[in-house]
Amino acid sequence: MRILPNMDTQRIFDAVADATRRRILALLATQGELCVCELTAALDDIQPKISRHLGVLKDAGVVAPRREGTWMFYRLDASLPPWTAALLDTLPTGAVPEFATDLKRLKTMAGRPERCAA
Amino acid sequence: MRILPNMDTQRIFDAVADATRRRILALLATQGELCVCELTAALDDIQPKISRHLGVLKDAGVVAPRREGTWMFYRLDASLPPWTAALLDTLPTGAVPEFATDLKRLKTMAGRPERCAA
DNA sequence: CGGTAATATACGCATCGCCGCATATATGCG
DNA sequence: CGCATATATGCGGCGATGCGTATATTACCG
Repeated sequence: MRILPNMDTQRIFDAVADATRRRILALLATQGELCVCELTAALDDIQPKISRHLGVLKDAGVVAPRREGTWMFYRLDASLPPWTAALLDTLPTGAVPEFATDLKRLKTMAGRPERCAA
Repeated sequence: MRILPNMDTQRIFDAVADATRRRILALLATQGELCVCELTAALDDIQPKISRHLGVLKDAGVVAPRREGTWMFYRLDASLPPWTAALLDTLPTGAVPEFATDLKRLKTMAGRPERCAA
C-alpha cells in the first residue's frame, strides 16, 4: 500500500504534540543548528531523554542530523511541507512559554562546541 | 497550585494532535459554526465519535457550544490565544488533506438545519 | 589498543487516549 | 405523557507513548 500524505501530516502534529519536542523545535527554528549536549543544557534535562525525542523528530522527518566528530548536530529538515513554516514560526513567539529561559541557558552554557562546517 | 500558562498551550496542541479534530477545526475555521449532525455528515463518521471529539475540544477551550432547539452548534472559541490564529489558518490550507472532501460532503448534505441566531 | 566524552538504545513500567457499542439525556411535538 | 430526533456519556479493551535507569555504540586521542 502507498504512503498517504496523511502520514506526513500526522507525524508532524505528533512531533509538536509533546512539550519537550516543542521546546527543541523552537530552539532549532531560531538557532539553526544545535547538538545534543547543547539542547540538554538548554532544556536542563537528562541526555537520554533529549536524545530519544530527537530520534522521534528525526524519524518523523522533522529534523535532520549531521555528524561532526563526536557531536551530532540537528537542524530542521529542509524538505518540510510549506505549511509547516507557519507552525514552526509560532513556537518561539507564544506557543513555547519556556523559550526565553531555554535560550538563556543555551547562551550561558559553558564549553559549547564550535562548528566547522555549516 | 496555580494553573500555568503551559496548560493552555498543551491543551491546544493536544486538540490538534488528532486527525479527526483537525478536520473538525478546519471546517469550523472556514464555515464559522456547525452542528454535530453537520460535522457527522461532513466527516462521514459516526455520531458518538464526533460528539466526543467536540467534547474534548470544548473542555480544552478551543470551541464553544451554542444550543438551538435540539441542535448543538459549535464554533471556535473567541478567546483563544493570539498565536493560535496562525495555527488554525494552516489547517484548511495544507495541513488537513481531507478538507476539500469534507467540505464537499457538507455542502451537499441533505436536510441541513437552518440557523436562527448567529 | 585503552580511555574518555558524546550520543544512542534496551528494558520495564505506567499512563493516556482513541475506538466501538450500547445506553442515557434532552428537546420539541402532538 | 409518549414518541422521535439530536446529542452526550459509560464502559471495556487496546495500542501507543513517555519516563528513568542502565547499558551499548561511536568517535577521538595518546
